[in-house]
Amino acid sequence: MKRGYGQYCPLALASELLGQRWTVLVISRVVDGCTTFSEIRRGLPRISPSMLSRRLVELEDAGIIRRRKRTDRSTYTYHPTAAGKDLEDIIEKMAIWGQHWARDMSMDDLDSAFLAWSMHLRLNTDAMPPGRTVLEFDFANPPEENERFWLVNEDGHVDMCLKHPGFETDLLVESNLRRFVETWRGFRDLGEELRSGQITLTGPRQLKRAFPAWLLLSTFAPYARKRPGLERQLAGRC
Amino acid sequence: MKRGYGQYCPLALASELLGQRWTVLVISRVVDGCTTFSEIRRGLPRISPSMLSRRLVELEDAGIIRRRKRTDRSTYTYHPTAAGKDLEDIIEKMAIWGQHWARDMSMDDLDSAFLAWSMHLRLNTDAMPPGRTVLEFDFANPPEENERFWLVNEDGHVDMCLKHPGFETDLLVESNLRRFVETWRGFRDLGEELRSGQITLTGPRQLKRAFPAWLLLSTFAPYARKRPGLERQLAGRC
DNA sequence: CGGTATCCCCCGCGATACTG
DNA sequence: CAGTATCGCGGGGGATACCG
Repeated sequence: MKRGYGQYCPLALASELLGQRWTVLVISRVVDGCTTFSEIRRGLPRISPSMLSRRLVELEDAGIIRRRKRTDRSTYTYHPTAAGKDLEDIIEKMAIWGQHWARDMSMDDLDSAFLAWSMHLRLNTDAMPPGRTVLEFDFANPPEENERFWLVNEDGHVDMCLKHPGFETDLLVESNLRRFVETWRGFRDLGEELRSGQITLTGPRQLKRAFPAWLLLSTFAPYARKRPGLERQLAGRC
Repeated sequence: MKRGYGQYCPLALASELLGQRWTVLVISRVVDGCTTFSEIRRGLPRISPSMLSRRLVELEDAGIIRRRKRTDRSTYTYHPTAAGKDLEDIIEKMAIWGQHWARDMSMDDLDSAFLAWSMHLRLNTDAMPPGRTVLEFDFANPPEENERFWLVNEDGHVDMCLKHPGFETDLLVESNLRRFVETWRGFRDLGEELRSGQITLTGPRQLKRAFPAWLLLSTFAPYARKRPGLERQLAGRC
């Protein structure tokens, strides 16, 4: 009775599981193809290892994921079961709902590690030069200090680095963090931001020119905001 | 940072709200047409009034419901906003997922007050005699004592009574509570249960004969269980 | 009856340390 | 690095009383 609702109602039984903190986010990562502990963790920068561990156990018990022993080490990979895959559609719809209607972002939601993770999955490497390209991002987030990270494309494989990758930067991107996230989420127009100097690029002219085509933006950027408020106005303008 | 996830990710922003205890259940009731505090509460027998009150405030702040002052008294009615209605589909899918995959029912989930509430909404009054019909349900739920309630159909309007309604019972239904709930949820076949005497009827022959047509069963009964386990086997048999 | 305020307990969660 | 155990705290949530 602690966690449950004292109802046999299928919605209550589902909520009992999906309502736990972090649970849907963990499922989302696994369903989206993260298979290792670290991979999942990278997609959820603020989860603690103990929390992730607990949730993975619960989700396995609930039949939503399956853990497979790796052959090499004494470690696992995680995979969605049929029950887990059946949640994919629900989770996507929840995210779309969030894009449409959820509260505006607070300062604390502007996590650059998460932005780095998002972007490294949504870089249009086909449009990028062959070989290695190193993008450096430098975001002002007052009153905090600046946040930097690097995305390294190497022939179609993108690595994210929160520390200097040891390669020379090819293109430097600078912006206010909030402003950039608003752009990433589809609330502002990238071209407009570049033209007005809210986002600045430093590097060879041809990379600067090509850059807008590299950013695929958030998966949910196409869904226009419906909630009244600042971001609504922005969405209206674009 | 307390409730949030420190991510601007729309799924995280949505989860922050929908992941709170009781929240989706409250939304579900409002979206399904409960408009008053008591009505919502009747559909969530174990919620405390303070919890319901808090959630209603939160949901209003989040723009998911709107409260309207009633003209007569100093009290409100609750209605879903556009944002709330946009959750209807998600919630229904969650419930279907629950029917397919959620854990088996425990003793504690067998709340007869909730069963009464479910049934009073799903009685096929068109198939019932005109005028008043009083159904009495008497459920054994060992080792607890028996649970009784009454459903009173009065020309198409069904009232649920957890105490004796003051009318004579027209048809008495007796069963083991778990068994009946399994039937209600679609895991067992009603005709089979009646034939085998697991559910017994007492009353005029013609009411007994008509009874199976009165029960519309749970909205989710048509969705066959996919989860391995007891109920899966039952579902397979039907 | 409809709804809120208060209180307090308990356990969910996060930090941290630890182990293979 | 991959994952688990421990521990202490904070606040979410339930009971209850209360007010209109």
